[in-house]
Amino acid sequence: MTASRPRRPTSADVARAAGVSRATVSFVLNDTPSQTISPATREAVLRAAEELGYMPSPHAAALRSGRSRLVLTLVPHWASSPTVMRYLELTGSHLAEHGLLTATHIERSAPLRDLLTAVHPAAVISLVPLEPDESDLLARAGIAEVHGYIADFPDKTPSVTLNQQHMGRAQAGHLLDRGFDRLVYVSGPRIGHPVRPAGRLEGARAEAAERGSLPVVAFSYTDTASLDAAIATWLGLPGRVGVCAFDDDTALEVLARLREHGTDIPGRVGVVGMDDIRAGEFSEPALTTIRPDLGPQARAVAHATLSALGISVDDESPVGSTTAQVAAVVQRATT
Amino acid sequence: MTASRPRRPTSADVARAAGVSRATVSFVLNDTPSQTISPATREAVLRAAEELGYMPSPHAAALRSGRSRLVLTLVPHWASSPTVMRYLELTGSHLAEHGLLTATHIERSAPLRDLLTAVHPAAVISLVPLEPDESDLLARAGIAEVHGYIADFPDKTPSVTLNQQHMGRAQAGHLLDRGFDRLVYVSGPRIGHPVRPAGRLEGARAEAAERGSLPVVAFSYTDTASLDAAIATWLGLPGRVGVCAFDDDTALEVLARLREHGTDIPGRVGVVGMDDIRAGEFSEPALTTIRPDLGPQARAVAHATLSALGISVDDESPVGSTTAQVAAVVQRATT
DNA sequence: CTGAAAGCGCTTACAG
DNA sequence: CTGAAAGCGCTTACAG
Repeated sequence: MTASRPRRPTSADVARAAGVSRATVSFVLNDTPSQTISPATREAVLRAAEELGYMPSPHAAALRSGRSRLVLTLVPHWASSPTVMRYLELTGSHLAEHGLLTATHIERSAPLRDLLTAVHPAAVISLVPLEPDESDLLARAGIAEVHGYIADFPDKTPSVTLNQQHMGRAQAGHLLDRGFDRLVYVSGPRIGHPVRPAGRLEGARAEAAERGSLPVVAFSYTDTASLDAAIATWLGLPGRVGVCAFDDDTALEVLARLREHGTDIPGRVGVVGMDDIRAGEFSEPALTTIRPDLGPQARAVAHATLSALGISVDDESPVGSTTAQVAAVVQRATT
Repeated sequence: MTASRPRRPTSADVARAAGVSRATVSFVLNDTPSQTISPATREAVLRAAEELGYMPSPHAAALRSGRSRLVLTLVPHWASSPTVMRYLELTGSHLAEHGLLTATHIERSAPLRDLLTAVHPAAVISLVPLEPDESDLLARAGIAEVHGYIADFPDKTPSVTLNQQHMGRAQAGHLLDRGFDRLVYVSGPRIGHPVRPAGRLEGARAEAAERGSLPVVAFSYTDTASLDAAIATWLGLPGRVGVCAFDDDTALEVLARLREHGTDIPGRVGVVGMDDIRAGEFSEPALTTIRPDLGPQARAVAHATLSALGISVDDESPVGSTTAQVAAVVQRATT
């Protein structure tokens, strides 16, 4: 250990090595549009930067330019599904195409206020609504707040919300297609999880109404006893009962109870879940479900972020009311 | 919109309002240990900061002090389980107690190199090993690299790795307790997922050996046909077969095939999963599983991070070889 | 097309 | 106990 730890190279080092000024280094490395640089100079700067292993300091750049290229996504700790993960990944890819980098913060490990003393993003994407004081904080810090909600929340400000109705429509539509004429929508206890099935239920109802089918009845249970009570009600209904479950976990619980009751599935009752978790493939019977596609949502929220930051996008895809494919039916043995 | 957008207050504004210098503001707000501040001055600064809604600029602070208070965790996109999420949350809480804030980056949305142009953390925690060039990048940028692996990887550098052996031991131990005397370890195809069951298998073997039980046989399957072949082999074994599954999804798939074969569970074959996912509660029969506790791992990785950053911790809990409780048996109907 | 200079908002020796 | 001043590493008008 005789060699002293080498100081990290700065743009001044690159400038010296390339025989140019620091300004020129900055122009080359940032492709500053208002500047034209001779190919020879550009080449020299690039080579020097490469050889020195130069990495610009994000702190200095952000401090001087007054803008950051970081986008921070706030993720509630309960939102840990592969679907959400994929959503974050897709959003990150879209933003990366426009030079924005993404990081996420799992909420509750530290208050937003503290977080902002360590990192200062250009924008914050929230998957669920922020508290008013959190929004204030962002506004005061000059950080754009983008609403990229993954569920239904009452919200007056413009937001990109995953199309819950579309998902409910997909469930109801499939059951109707398969000849189930009495539709019920069932949701269970959502532990530490504020997502409400309102949008999906609405979508299922709209689908049933448009097809002239019987109205969809909503059930929510809190424990096995109340689920059993709900099931008894369904089994009292005439015709073939189609169960839209809020998610696959709920569907699997319903299925377990229906098995217990000895119900004929899918003869008497059909069940369709939501999410396409792996376990659905191995249930008895194997669960039919909907695989949501968060691609359009990711695109929309990336758009919203870019526009909030004043970055123009040539892509013509509209933000908000996307009518794109957002869900695919995965049919197995329960329908 | 007549009022011009107010400039974000700086420490100079606070100093002016409090009638002190900027240095004093910094001393008060950072509780600089080498400085003693009169209560009156302290009070005045705090009040002024509060009234102005002052938030210090992380960029300026980091640039000047040369250190950041941000820790970035790199998460592979396939690691989306509630368990991992909880691990991130716990690690974040521990670090927050020492003034460090955490963010995570879902890998693959952008290369690490690009990410580091937008954010400059003090340390990076990796849940899986980094590429050599990524490690180089961190070293050159002066960013500490902490290995907080969630699985077994060959790794020569010091790292905190989730105790996989302990988990395998818990599975084998439970099956042995329940009277299953022929143990097998089964793992399925891990889609885009480099985690290998080596450590868990080893743990199961060690447990069986210590108890003087028959050696544990390892199976890995790639599709239904090869799983069925494996099952046929097990069913040819004498005695009661105990199946340790790599995770609950695998266990549920095994269970589905065993049902198909009409196997008596848990009479002839017992199955224990790993993870305690919700769906395990609703399988036929309901799945016995192991709930891993990542608390000790989170504590250890937080320790490792603090020590890499030269932050002393009074807490006496040792890093590395934790013998703490890291898994709990959740017994249901398959054992 | 290129360079000298100012300044972003902090922290930290240093002098009082 | 407090303040004046330097400087972290960039970017960006501005002058040439």
